[in-house]
Amino acid sequence: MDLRQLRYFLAVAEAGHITRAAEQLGMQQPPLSQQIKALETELGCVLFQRHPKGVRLTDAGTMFQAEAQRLLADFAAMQERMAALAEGKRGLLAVGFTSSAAAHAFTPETLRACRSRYPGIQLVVSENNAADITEAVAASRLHCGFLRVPVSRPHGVVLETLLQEPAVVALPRDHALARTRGGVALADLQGQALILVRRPGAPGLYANLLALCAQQQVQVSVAAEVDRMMTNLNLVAAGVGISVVPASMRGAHPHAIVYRPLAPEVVLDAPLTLAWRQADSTGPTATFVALVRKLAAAQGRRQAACA
Amino acid sequence: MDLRQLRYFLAVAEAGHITRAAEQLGMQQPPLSQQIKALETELGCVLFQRHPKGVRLTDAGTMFQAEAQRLLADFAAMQERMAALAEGKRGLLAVGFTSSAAAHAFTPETLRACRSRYPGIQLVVSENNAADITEAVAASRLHCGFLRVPVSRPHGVVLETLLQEPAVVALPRDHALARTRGGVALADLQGQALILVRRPGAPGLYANLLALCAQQQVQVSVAAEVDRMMTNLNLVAAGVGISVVPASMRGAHPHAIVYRPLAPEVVLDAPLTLAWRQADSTGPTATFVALVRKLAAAQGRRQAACA
DNA sequence: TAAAAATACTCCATAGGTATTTTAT
DNA sequence: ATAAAATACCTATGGAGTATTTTTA
Repeated sequence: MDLRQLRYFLAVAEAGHITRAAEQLGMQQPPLSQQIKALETELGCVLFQRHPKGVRLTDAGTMFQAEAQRLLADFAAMQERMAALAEGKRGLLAVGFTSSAAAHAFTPETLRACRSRYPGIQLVVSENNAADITEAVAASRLHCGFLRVPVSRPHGVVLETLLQEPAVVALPRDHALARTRGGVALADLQGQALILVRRPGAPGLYANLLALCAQQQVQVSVAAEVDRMMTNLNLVAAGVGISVVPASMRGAHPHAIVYRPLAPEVVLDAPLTLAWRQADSTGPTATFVALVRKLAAAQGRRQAACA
Repeated sequence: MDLRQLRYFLAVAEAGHITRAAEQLGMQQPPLSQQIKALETELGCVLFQRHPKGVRLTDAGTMFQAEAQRLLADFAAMQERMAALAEGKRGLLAVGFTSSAAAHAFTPETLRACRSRYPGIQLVVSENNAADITEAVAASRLHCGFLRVPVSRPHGVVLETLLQEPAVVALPRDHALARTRGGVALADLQGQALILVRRPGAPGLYANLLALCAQQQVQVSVAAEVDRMMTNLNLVAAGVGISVVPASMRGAHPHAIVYRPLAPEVVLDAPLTLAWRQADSTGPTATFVALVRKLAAAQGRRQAACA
C-alpha cells in the first residue's frame, strides 16, 4: 500500500466514477482501475460496488475513506511542520550566553525580539562561561552563544562580532587613578592589584590585558579571581582592587565605582560576539543569526548617531 | 515523499550508518544514500550530519524521526483495522427483524452470541415488516434480516431457511375447534373469521394460507387486519376470531388461547428465514451469517433430539 | 444496448544494483 | 590511511498509456 493509492482511492470515492476520477487526477482510466484493484486485493476487501454508471463505496470502502482522509491529512500536516522547520520558523533553539554578554542590553532585547517575531521557535536559554559556550556550540548542545572576547574557536564554529565596544577601567571611588584625566595608560597599572575572571572559561579580555602588560613589562598583581565578570565589580566596589570591564557595564555600583576610559594608545576591546555552527545555514539557527545581525546593525547605527 | 522513504529514514536514524541500515533493509548502500538525499532535498533541510564513521541526526532529523515514527505507526494501525474489517471481526452490522422473528428465542440468542463472540462488531438492530426488511437488505440499508415467510426476493438478496417450523391454529379457549383431536383440517376453517396481518409487508404465511383456502374452495372471512403477528394473538385472546401463527409463538396468552396443530395433509410452514446480500461474502456480514448458520444447525439438532 | 470498468499489451520512469570516487578524521 | 558516504552508470520492476473486451442495469 502506498500514499499514492490512498489519493487515488479518495479521488474515486469522491467522484463516484473511476473514469471521472482519472480525469481529475490527470491520468487514464485503466491504470487507476488497476491501482484500485491492487488496493482491494491488498486490503482483502472490496471497496467499491461496480455499477454500469459508476462505482459506489461499500461499507469497507466508507470506513477506508475515513481512514485514508485522516492519514493523508496527518501526512500533509507533517509536511507543513517540516517546511516551517526548514524555513526556520519553527523548532527548538538553545541559546547560551556569558554573564557579561547578558549584562549588555542587546542580548535580552534580541531574545525578546525573536520570541515576538517567531512564536514557532522555542527558545531555551542558559548561562555559562565563554569556553563552555563555544564548546557546547561546537558539540551541537547549543545552537547559538553570546559571549565577549572568545578564548578559542572550535572547528566548524563561526564567531561574529556584533558590537564593538572599548574596555574601561573600574576603580574604587577613592582610588588614586580615579582622578586621571584623558584615559588610563598601561603604565598607570604598574603595581596595581587586579581582579580577574578565573580560567578556564575566562573571556579573552583578561588574557589580552595580561598579554599587553607583559609586552610593555608592566608588573601587576592579582588581587582575586572570580567566575563571573559581574562579581569583579562587586569586589571593586568593596575596594579589593581594580578591574577592566566592557564599557556597557558602567551602570553597576554607580556610587562606589568610578569608570575611566583607557588611553587611546591602549587597544583593548570588549566586543559582543555571536557564536554558531557554520553547518546551521538553514532552520531556526539561521533565522536567529539573521535577526541578530539585523538588530546589531541597527544598534551600531544608533551608537554612531550618538557619537 | 513516500512511506518507503520514511522507513528508509528511520532505519538509517536507528542504525546510525547508511551502510548498516542498507544491510538491515536488504538493499545496497548507494540507493539508500540516494533516497535519503532525495528526502532531504524535498524537505529542504539536512537530516543527517555525515561523519567518517557513520551519520548522526541533525535537529531537523530528530524532529522528522518523531514525525515519521508517528505516521508509520498510524499507518500500521490503519492496516490492522482494515484487516480486522476484512476478516469480519470489526465493523458496523445493521440487523433487522420482524416482530414474529423476534418472538422466536433463536433471534435474540443469536444477537447475544454475536456480541460476546465478536466484540469488535457493532450491532445495530431494528424492527420492521418482512417486505421492508428484504427491501432494506437489497438497498444495503441493512446487512441482515430475520423474517418468517418471505413475500418477495429482491435481486442480489439471499434468503436462507434457518429453522423449519409448522404453523399452528390459535383459537379462543372456548372455540368449537379447540376440542379437535388429530389436527385442524382445512375444511374445518370453512366460515371461520380469521385475523390476518395487513399487506403490504405481511409475511407470506397469510398469503399461503389464503391461497390454500382458495384452492380448496374453503370460504373464510377476515375478522381483522393488524400490523404485527403478536397483535393477532391479542385479538384471538379477546375472542375476535381465530388465527394461524408459527408453532414457536405458542407461549403467548396460555390461559386465553388454545393452540392446535394443522392436519398432516395441510402443508403450511412458518420457517425462520435469514436474508442477506449475496455480494457480502466477506466482512462482518459473512461472519454473522456463518455464526447464525452454526447456531441454527445446533438448534435443529436439539429439536430433532427432542422429537 | 450503452455507459463504465476490466483486461491485454506496451513503454518508460525510477528504484535498486554494481563499480568507483570522494570525503573526513 | 581507512571506513563510510557520494557519484556515475546500468538494469529491471512496475506504474502509466493505448487498444480492446467485458460487464451490468
